[in-house]
Parts: sequence; structure tokens; C-alpha cells
Amino acid sequence: MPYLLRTVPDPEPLDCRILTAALELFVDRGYHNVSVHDIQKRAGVSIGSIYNHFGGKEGVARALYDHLLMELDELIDIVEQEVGGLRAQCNAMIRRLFGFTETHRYMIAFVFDAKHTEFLSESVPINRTRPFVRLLGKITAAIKAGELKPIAPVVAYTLIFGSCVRLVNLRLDGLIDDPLMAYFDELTDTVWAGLATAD
Amino acid sequence: MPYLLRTVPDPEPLDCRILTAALELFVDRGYHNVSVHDIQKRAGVSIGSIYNHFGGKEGVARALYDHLLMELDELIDIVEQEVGGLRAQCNAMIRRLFGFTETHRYMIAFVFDAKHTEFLSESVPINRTRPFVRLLGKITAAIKAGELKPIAPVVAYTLIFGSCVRLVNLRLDGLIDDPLMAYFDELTDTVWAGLATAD
DNA sequence: GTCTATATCCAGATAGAC
DNA sequence: GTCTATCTGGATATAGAC
Repeated sequence: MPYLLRTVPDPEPLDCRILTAALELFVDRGYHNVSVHDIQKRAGVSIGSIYNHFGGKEGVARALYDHLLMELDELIDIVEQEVGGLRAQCNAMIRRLFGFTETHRYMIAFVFDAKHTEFLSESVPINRTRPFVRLLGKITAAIKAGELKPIAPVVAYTLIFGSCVRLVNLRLDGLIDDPLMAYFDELTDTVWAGLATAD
Repeated sequence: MPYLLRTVPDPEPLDCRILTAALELFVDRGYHNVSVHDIQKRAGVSIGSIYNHFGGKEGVARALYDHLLMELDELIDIVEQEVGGLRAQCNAMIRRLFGFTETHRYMIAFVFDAKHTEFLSESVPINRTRPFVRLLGKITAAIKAGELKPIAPVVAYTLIFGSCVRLVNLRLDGLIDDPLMAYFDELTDTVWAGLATAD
């Protein structure tokens, strides 16, 4: 077929189509309310292909999960190269998280809004995965270094990220109408005001 | 039978047995990984009874959900009668939440750790339910009254309760070894330090 | 109201042609 | 590798005895 007649863009690779279809369905309906047939229909592929590529529904979910956690981990790398100091790095993470909540809604919802242990057999709680353990580690180090008030690291961790993840949840659930960036300064200023060292 | 020979205590009413059995199973395995047969076996009743009392699995979950939300709402009543001022009231709520996390693990987990919209048809997100809307309302009023720094109420809401709910999640997931009360002072002091009015 | 036995349905998974 | 057609298990739900 002549090149100029090819009005249709190159189709996405089959496994990508499966993953995006599954991601949207899992987030919209919840993992257990989605069947392999649903994924197959939405992705426009056959059941056989899904089993060939991923071994089944759980395999699709696991591929998504691993991939997204890896991307989150790489995000920490990027932020670490960009700026220094815990406060600046955390703020940069939060800024990106808020941004992605608007632009990559499904990915954020799948990572931060799902109970993975309920559908991924032998998966650890998300707070034990690499990126989250890493963040907690950075906070622990910063407290040791006197960058933060000397409190239990896990308390600082939940203050910084627990509150902003909750904002993300509220936004994804439609309880907040404005893009989250509208709240960025208020949130971070207030958090860090509380966490600042006394002197 | 002579009274003194009745070593066995009066059996719990049948519907209570069903509810407690279901609660534990839902929390331990997740709603969708529990069958009506599982509940029936653990409660020591027949399938028929479950359908008679609750109309099915979803009915059991809804009864649990409604009941626990009502109790949470009553808890706010109690706290309001006990103390005055937003800070004292919120702290009292958090103190009780932390206490219940140790003593009523399953109830807390079912309310704060489950995605109810995935198994209760036409249920609103938990943050739209009465107790949570009420808390947000109290924060809004306190900001208007100058009790808190003038920031968006939803930001104050997530700072106060988002962080402490995240601590509860971490505790329930086994990522925190100590009872949460160990962190109460650090958490609340830090939060309110950030939220205090400037003057 | 409570129980057992049974019916019905649908999801996950596979077989085998192409 | 991709597809369609099919199998099988297990879940919800019901029927009907007690």
C-alpha cells in the first residue's frame, strides 16, 4: 500500500494495548470486577494473546505494578540529580506527583489507590517497595543530619507524604475540583513549618 | 439443664456471629477473595441464614459498613461533648483512633483500609460520608473563626487526618512495631505547629 | 427461621486450528 | 504468535424439607 494512503498511524504494539486497556479497567472498576474477556475486548486482541504475553489476569496486573514502581523509583533518581537537600527534593517529588495526578490519572490511581496485596499473590505492602523505603531512608538520614526536627522518621514520612497522598486520593475521587498544584504552596509550607528544627 | 452445669456462655446472636466472621475474613483476605461459604463456615451457620438476614455477601458488607460509620459518627458526638476547640477535639479523635487501632484492629481496617466503592454498589467514597464531611466542616469553621492559619480547609484536613490515617495504615500493614500512641505527641505537636495562626 | 442439596452462571484457563 | 471454541471449577443464589 502506498505510504501516503496509510492514514492510520502504526498500531501500538499488542502488549502495550493490553496493558493500557487493563490499567484503565482496573482503575475504573477495580481489579476483581474486571474479567480477562473485558480486557480482551477493550484492547482489541484475543484472549489467547493475553495468556501468551502475561500468563493471565494477575500477570497483567503484576507487569503494570512492576513497571510503575520502577518508574517511580527512577523519578527519585531524577529528582536527586536535580536538587539537593531533603526539603527541596521532597517538594520536587510532590510537585511531580501532583502534576502526574492531572496528566497520568490512571497510573497514579493504580499505584496509590489500589490494594495490591488483594490481587497480587505474595506481593509486599506498597510501603515496603523500593521507592517508598528509599524515601523513608532519606528522611531518616536528614533527621540524623539535623536537617529536620528530631522526631521518629516514620512520623515525618507520614506527615510529608501521607498528607499529599491523601490529597491525591481526594482529587482522584472527585472531591477536589481544582488541580492539586493550587494547593502545593500551602501544603508544603505548612508541613515544613512544623518539621523545621527549633533553632 | 441445671444452671451450674451451663459452663458455656450464651451463644452470640446469629447475625452478630455472621458479621464478626465476615469482618475478619474481609479484612484478612479482601472482600472479593471471600465466598459466602467461607463466611458460613467461620460463623458456624448455614448459607440460608446469611441470605435470610442480609440477602447475600454484599448485604453483609453493607451492614458492617453502615454500622461502623454510624459508630464513627457517634464518636465525634462524644468528643464534642468532652472537649472544646478544634485542636483538642481533633487530638481526642486521633487518640481514640490510635487506641482502636490496637484494640479493634478489624473494625479500623475495614473502615480505613478498604476500597468500599469496589464492592458496595452505589456507595459514595468514604470521604463523602457523614463523619468525614463533618470533620471537614469543623475545620472549615475553625479556619473562618481564626483558630487556624487561613489555608484551604481541605489542606488542613489532609494534614491533620491524612497523616494519622497513613500511620494507621502502616501499623495495620505491620510496618510499625510499636502501638501508635508512642507517636501521638510528636505527630500532633508537629501538625499543629504548622497550622497555628501566625500571631 | 434454619438447614441441606441443588441449580445456574460466569470467570479463568486451555486446546488446537491457522 | 494469534485466534476461536471449549472446558472446568467455583461462586452466588434458590428450593424445599424441617
